[in-house]
Amino acid sequence: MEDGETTPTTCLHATEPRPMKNPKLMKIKIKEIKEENRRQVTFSKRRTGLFKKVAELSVLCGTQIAIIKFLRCDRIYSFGNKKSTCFGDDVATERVEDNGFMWWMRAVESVPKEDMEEYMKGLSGLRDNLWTRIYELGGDPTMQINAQAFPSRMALVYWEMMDENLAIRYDQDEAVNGCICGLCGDSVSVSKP
Amino acid sequence: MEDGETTPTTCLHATEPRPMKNPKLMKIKIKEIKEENRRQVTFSKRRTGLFKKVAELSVLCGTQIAIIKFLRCDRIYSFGNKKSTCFGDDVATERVEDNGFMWWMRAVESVPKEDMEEYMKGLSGLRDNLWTRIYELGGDPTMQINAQAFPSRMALVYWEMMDENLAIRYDQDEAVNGCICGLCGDSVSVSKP
DNA sequence: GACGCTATTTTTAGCAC
DNA sequence: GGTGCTAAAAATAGCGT
Repeated sequence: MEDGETTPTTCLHATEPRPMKNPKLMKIKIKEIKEENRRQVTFSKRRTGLFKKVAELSVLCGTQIAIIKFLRCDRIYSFGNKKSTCFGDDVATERVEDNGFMWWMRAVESVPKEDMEEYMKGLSGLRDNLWTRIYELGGDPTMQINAQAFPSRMALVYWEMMDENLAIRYDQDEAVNGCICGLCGDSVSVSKP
Repeated sequence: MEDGETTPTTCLHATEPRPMKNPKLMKIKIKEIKEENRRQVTFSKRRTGLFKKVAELSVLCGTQIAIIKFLRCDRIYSFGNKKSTCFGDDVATERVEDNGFMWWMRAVESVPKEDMEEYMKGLSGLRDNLWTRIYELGGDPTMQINAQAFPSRMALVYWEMMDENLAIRYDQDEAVNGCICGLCGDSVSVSKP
C-alpha cells in the first residue's frame, strides 16, 4: 500500500497521548531522600544531567564561567578555600596567590599587558600538567565525552561537585568528584584513593 | 470489549516511536548561538531550567552548596570578587573580610565556638536585611516561588548568574540577575537600574 | 557505585504576544 | 526582557546487571 498516514483514526490509540504500557508511578516529590542508596543514585544521575546542562548552556550562549559546588555535610563550605582545587593538591599550589586563589583564577584583566604572554603560556602549561595529573590520579576517560561540548577557552570554567561520601571531613583534603576546567576546556573525574 | 491491549498489532503506528504530528525541526546543535535574540531567549529559558534543577538536587540530596556563575564577556571573571555580592553592594560590604569575602561566606568551622551564637545571630539579621534590601531593589516576588524548594539552612547556598546584558563592563558594579542565597534559603531576583 | 533499559516526566525550541 | 503555547527532545525513576 502507499501509506497508512491518511487514516490514523484506524488506530484507537491515536487519540491517547501515550500508550501507557506500564502505569508505574515515576513522579517524585521534591523533598530530601532519606534512603541512603536511592539518594546516592539520584545525586549521581542528576549531577550528570546538570553537568550536561551547564555545558550546553555554556556553549550555546557563550557563557564563560560555570561554577557549581555541592557539598553535603553539616558545615558551611568555604568557597575559595585553598584546598578546593580543581584537580588535586600539588598541581597549582606552588603558585597560590596571597588571596588564597590559584594564580590562574585571577581575573585576566588584573594581569598587566606585558605579562599577558607569559600568563597565557602559563595557562597552556597548566593545561598540559593537568592532563598528566588527571592521568596519574586515574581520571575517568569516559568523562571526557562531555568535554566535547566545551570550546577550549582561556576563560575560567571551574566545576566541582562533591557529595557526602567524598567530603565528610572538611579538614581533610577534599576529594573532587567531577570537574570541568575551562583552562583545559575539558571535564574530568578525579577521585582520591 | 474488555481491552485492546492484547492486540496492539492492529495499530500500524504502534511500532513507531511517536506520531510525529509536526515534523518541525526542533533539535538544535550545541554550538554558540550567533543570533542575538535567539541566544538571549535560550539563555533565559535554560537558566531557569538549570535554576530549577539545582534547587531540586539541593533538596533531594540534602546538598547544601550550589554556586553557579555565568558571565558572558571577553574576560575572565574573578570569582570571589568583592563586587560580586549576592544582593547588591551595601548590604554586606561593611563586613568584608580581608580575604575579600563577605563575612558570612566564611566557613562556619572557622568561627570560634564562643562566637558561634553571635555568628548565627548575624546570619539571621542578614537574612532580614536581605529581604528588605531585595524589596528596595525591586526584587521580583514571583521568583520566591522557587524558594519553596529550599529548606532554610544556615549553609551557604550562593547562586548567581549573569548574562552578557548585565555584565558588559567588568569594572562596573555587577548586576545580579538571579540569586539563591542559602542564608535566607530563598531565591531572589535583583536587577540594578 | 556505575551502567543499560524504558515508561514517564520534564525541559525546551520555535512561535506569538 | 518576560510569558504562554505545543510538539519534540531530553532527563530520569525504578529496575536489573
